[in-house]
Amino acid sequence: MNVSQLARRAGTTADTVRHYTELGLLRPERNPANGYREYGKADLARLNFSLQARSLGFTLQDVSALIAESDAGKSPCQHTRSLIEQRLTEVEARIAELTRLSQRMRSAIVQWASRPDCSPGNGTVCGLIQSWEEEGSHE
Amino acid sequence: MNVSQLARRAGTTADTVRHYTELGLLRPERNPANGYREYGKADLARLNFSLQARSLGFTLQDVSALIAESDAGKSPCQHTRSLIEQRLTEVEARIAELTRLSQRMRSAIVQWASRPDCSPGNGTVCGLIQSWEEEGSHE
DNA sequence: CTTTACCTTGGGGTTACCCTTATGTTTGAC
DNA sequence: GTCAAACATAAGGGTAACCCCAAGGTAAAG
Repeated sequence: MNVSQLARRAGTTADTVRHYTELGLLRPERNPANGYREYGKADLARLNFSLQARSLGFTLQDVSALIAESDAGKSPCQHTRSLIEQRLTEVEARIAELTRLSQRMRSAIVQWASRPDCSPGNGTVCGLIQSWEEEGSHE
Repeated sequence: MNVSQLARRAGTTADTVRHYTELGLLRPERNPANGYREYGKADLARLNFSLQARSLGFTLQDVSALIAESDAGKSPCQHTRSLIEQRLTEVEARIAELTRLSQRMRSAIVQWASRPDCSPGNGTVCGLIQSWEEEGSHE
């Protein structure tokens, strides 16, 4: 299998296959005739695993570590269980951060609705942005 | 003012000042004696503006466009109003995506709690991840 | 004059890919 | 058989918004 064939079988792109190969998640041989990468069925299994793990929030570094453990003959499941807890905590933190941001943005939009556009060239860039202040920020 | 002095006055890091300078948001002169960047008070104003805009969800590209408009003598406020709507839509989409991800992750954690660790070396990498299936995914 | 502390610069790294350029290969018409 | 169209490949650069590092410059104290 070459890059595109493997990608199609796994439902992903050739670029993703090449990227995962760079990271060492896939280990093709090289066709001596043309230098093309040649993948085997173990690569297809690892690719499917990697895509599934990605869709569950694991990073490619996580995937790499899990594959290494599996290659070393150890069961990666305990590591899998602890990693997903970590990643979930991070995702929740990110959601909270973005939620606060979206609230600030909506608050700014409301504040700005009753303000006129600024006139340019008086030492400021945009009067709207520069006049914005967080609700409840002043004491 | 050199890099660190400007950064301190604006409450940010020297690296951020250098980064914004690379992008053209700040325009220091160079001290001929030592090659150091020398910033003026217009740079401080632009830096404060940029940081405020960032905290409201604008990208640095947005900031750059708004500064350019202001420099050209136009009021950037109309553009500001439309840009923040766009960015808010994107932030909300990202929140929705991460929320779906976190639900998948929690669902996997629950599913896995009642499964044993897999044994290694039977053609799979991690039995937990590979056995996971979306709730309601089969028809 | 030297130690110490702080400052500067440019360049590389981060995440998970996507895109481009220049080349290579296969397929079909003729 | 050959010529072109259509498709594939490789390597390297780009993305966002910084952070980190090594190597070296500089200012103040002793």
